[in-house]
Amino acid sequence: MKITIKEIAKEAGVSIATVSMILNNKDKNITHATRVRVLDAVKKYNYVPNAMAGSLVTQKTHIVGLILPDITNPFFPGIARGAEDKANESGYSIIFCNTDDKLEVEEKYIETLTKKMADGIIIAHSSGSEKMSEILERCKVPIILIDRDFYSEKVCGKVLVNNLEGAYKGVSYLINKGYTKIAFLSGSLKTRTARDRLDGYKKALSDNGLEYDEKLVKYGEYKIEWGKDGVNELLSETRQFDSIFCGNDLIAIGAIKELKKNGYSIPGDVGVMGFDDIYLAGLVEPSLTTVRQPNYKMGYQAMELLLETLNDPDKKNNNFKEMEIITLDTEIIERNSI
Amino acid sequence: MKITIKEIAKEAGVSIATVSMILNNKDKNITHATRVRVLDAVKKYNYVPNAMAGSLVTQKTHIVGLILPDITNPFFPGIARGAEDKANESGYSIIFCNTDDKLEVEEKYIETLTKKMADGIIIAHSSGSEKMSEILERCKVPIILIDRDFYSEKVCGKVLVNNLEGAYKGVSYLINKGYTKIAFLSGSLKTRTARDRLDGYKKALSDNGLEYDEKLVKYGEYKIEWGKDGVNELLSETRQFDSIFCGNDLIAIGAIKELKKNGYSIPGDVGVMGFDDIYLAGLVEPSLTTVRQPNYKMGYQAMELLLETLNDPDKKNNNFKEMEIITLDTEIIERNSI
DNA sequence: ATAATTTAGTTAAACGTTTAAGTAGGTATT
DNA sequence: AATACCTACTTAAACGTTTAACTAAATTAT
Repeated sequence: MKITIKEIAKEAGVSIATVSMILNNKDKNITHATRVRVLDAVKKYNYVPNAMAGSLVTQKTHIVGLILPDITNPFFPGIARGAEDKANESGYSIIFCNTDDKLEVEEKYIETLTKKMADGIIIAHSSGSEKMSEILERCKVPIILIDRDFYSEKVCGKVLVNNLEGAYKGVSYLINKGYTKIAFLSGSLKTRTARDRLDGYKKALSDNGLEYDEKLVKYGEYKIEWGKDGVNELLSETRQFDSIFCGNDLIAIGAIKELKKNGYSIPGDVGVMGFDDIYLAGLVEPSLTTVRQPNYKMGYQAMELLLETLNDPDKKNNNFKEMEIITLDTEIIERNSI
Repeated sequence: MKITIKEIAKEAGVSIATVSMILNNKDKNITHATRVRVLDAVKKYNYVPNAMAGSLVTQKTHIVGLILPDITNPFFPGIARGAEDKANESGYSIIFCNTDDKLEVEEKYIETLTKKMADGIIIAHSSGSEKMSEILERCKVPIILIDRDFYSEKVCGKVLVNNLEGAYKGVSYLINKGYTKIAFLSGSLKTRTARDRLDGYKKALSDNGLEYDEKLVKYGEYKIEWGKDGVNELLSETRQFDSIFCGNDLIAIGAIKELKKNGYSIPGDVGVMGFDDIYLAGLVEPSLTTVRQPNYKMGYQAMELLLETLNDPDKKNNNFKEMEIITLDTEIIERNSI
């Protein structure tokens, strides 16, 4: 037989209200004897309260959604882990979702999470389309944006990385090391991160008196394959370069592979710099000098921000006037590709 | 105002039962006109049913727990993704949990999942201790074991990898390539996987007329550091070896790094073989020949098995007499470290 | 001694669904 | 013409909690 609060109440000879109060630490006015009787009954029957039933009345599930493009992409496990750790510390659980950066999947997940009454959502969304705006607007629970920025009144917080400054630092580092012909294998300009990093790249060049040469900048996907293809594009053109700043580590790894294949030594002939500092970065040959994003911290802080919002009574009524934006700084990790 | 099924019923001029039936496709006996009225009301108010409330009566949340040691370990994201994909296809959501292989954390998560009324649980558990047995026994929902075996009556299914055969295949491959002095950097014998792989290693040797030399076998952790340390142990002893079979890819990567550091060329001087085929394996230098575990498939099939159990009326009453065990085969991935 | 307050509970409504059982009118069957 | 069976719904109970409002007894204050 399934045992509920009723059985416990009967066993202990009290009302279910008393049991509920004791189990929720609202038991100032309960005698020690009663408490012991109830707790004994709980143990005897190995009773575990049904949180869903409680949620129905409290309107809180202590479940939050975490929507990411793909946990299989080495960039995301750190974020997931950070978010999960914080959630767990605070008694929350995470429902996690992979979207493959597809808008319709994001939409579906947000609806599912709404149905299942998630208390809030953290999302690394795909795009800044009009549709995205609508979807966010329609969502009834607090939303935190992570990693990818997007303007929306509805959003109640953001945890971002200072991509412009990261790229600026990275390229400045290259310049300090004496490189002057710095190519850039960027991700797609459709992404905000790529645009910001491009701006950082340009700014670093101009602040250091170097000229921006659009022939040295190529756009592709944040993947190893693009690193290879990008290098080939660069090599097939006449333009000289002594180093490559890459949109992320995967591109950098692909670039290194292809450069080596073509007989170039790294960093001897060409310096290569990555972005992200994924787990791989320290293990490839040569190990990758890169701009680290504080992955774990990003996840952790996003969850922290969400939980603050959930527990702040002022914000209860979707009254998110003062959206909080946390911008985390990057850090240069010096290894052997420069 | 929060809108519920009542508002929809009122708007459409029907009872809430009718709305519920229409929304759950139990609407054989509903006229087209009524259906349209209801659906219009749903759209007008942008109504999303509260799944928790439904769960209370159906006793199904369509939520399952996925308990893994650490999503940050490159071995696990594939499993998580496979499980999530299958769950998503079938209208289920995953709550995911990282245990760092700590028994007390596993216990806590299982309780949380029970409270939140997960319909079932998939777990890659830490150990085969007595305590684990108790914990599983106490858990009221179907449990699937993944990756790590453990005997328990309570468990209703397992998805495992044939580690013995995997190691056998791997070592046989080495032998076929002409290696005869094959060292083994194993994981800890506390883990079942390590014991199985050791058995496979021994069997491959004896089946091929090679002698088992315990001096060539070293035990450590499934980590890069152990790969380095293990190589140093091997080198510091007089015993000769022409190749190393490694307990997993991380060990292999560490081993390769350390061998190169000591001036050995791979695979020229020493062949190195891994186990797992994590994402990294194809990217290190030289790329790693390894025994692939079908990660994604493991997660996918574990979820498949769980959902079958959940939807099989015979198994409803915890009547899991015929536990299903799926053993997946490994596959040699030929790269350049052999 | 009486009133006011505190203590230690209980009662009952509420949360938002699903679903078994009921019903009224219409159609088909004998 | 009476009976059975559909059709298209409605009614009301149930799921397992939480919590506001109530109460009876004990204690304290006046």
